Amino acid sequence: MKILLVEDNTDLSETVVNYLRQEGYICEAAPDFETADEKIAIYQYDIIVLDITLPDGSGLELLKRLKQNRSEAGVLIVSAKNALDDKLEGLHLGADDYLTKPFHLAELNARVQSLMRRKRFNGSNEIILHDIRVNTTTNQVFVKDEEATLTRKEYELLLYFISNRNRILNKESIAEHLWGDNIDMADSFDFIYTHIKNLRKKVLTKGSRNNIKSVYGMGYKFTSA
Amino acid sequence: MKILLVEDNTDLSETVVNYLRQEGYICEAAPDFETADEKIAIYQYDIIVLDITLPDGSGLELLKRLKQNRSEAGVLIVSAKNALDDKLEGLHLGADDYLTKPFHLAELNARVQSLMRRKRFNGSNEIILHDIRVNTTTNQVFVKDEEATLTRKEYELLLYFISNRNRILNKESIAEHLWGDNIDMADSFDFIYTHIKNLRKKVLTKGSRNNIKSVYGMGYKFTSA
DNA sequence: CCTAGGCTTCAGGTTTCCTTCAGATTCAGG
DNA sequence: CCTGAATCTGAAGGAAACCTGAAGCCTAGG
Repeated sequence: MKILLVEDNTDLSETVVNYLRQEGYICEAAPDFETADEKIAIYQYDIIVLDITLPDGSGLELLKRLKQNRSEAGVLIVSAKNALDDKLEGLHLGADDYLTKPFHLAELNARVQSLMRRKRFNGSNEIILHDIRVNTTTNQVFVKDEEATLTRKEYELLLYFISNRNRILNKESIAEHLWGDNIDMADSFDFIYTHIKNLRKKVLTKGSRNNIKSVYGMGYKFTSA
Repeated sequence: MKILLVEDNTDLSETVVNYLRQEGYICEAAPDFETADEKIAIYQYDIIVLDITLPDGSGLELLKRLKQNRSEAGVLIVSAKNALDDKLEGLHLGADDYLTKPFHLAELNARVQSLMRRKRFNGSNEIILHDIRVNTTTNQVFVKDEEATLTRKEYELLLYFISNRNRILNKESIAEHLWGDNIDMADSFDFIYTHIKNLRKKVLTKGSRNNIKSVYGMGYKFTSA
């Protein structure tokens, strides 16, 4: 689950990013409008937390653009307490939820979670693919009704595969999605081999209709048929 | 046992909060409708003590919303002596008990206790999970029919685990539930290690079906099977 | 003022996970 | 069939999370 936080106050930004990472999300921050724009153009986020009182131009502009480009990301806008107009306009422009400053981190988390559910998996918190069942609230994974204990990276990887099933994912995009922007694209991504291996061992059973195929020179493809 | 007091008179509010904390509850206050709403959205309370004569909109609105959202919290409404209409409407809307102002703190305590019994554990004041038995009236805990003397934090922790069994609770949410909103999220929560350790030592016996598992990087999970 | 108990901090040791790496295996193209 | 590149695998090092006992601090009750 990948989140972009757009916030100019660096102190606050750092706190929130740390908190969200602690909660198991992959989280990045953009201090201004321009940076946010660039990042969104390049990367794929599940949720964008957007402070609409940015210094370099209204955040509402960014929101409008997002919706015009039919971005699939959920948008949670944040603003000062009494900016009711912003709230109304934001929701009208297609924001998915609204939060007033100051807010508790736990509240942010609650909203992010509910947004995840609504956006990503049609409101359900359970994904069932034949003999694999994932509960996205408790982070539990069951294989043939037996619980599989995945590590954090394995769990993120599985979720990334599931939401991109039948699509070929190359190592670069996997690395980018699981490790965010603190990864050097010049690196080799050999460690992905290991994660794939471990994930396969844990969630793929003999004779299952689910599979993680390797496509030589291209990447991996999760299929469920 | 966590209580939210919704009351605009700050003097009264402070008195009651102090009293309830004295009695061993984890208690927070909300001075108005909006704050209460936010807190309820974030945190999980066992009981909400609700003054229905709030300045910013009727408390009955809040009550109605609570019941619509199938909140599990018990609701104890408070209002001026002769507002009989409020009483009737309140109970009709699903409040669990009613108290007239002014009231004695001891009376409030009695109602809260009886509400605890009725709401939280299906009317029983005893929770039995194999070899662990908790009496929520006397705050006694028995392990294999021998009384275990828990400290306040340990007791609250156990109750929090019991009412969220099979769910992963991370350190942040535990801290928030046990220490309320006067905790800094930037802190490390190392002291939780100690409380977990002590609780395990006191309530988990060898070969018991109850367990407090640690989930690396995620939190803790109480299981009873 | 003194004491006891509970809460928190701290240092060290242990466990778990992530990453690296070397050797083995598979693959595509010639 | 040969060759180099990509992928797989198990093992091992290092980092982060977790556990533990002991020591300090703080508060309530005497």
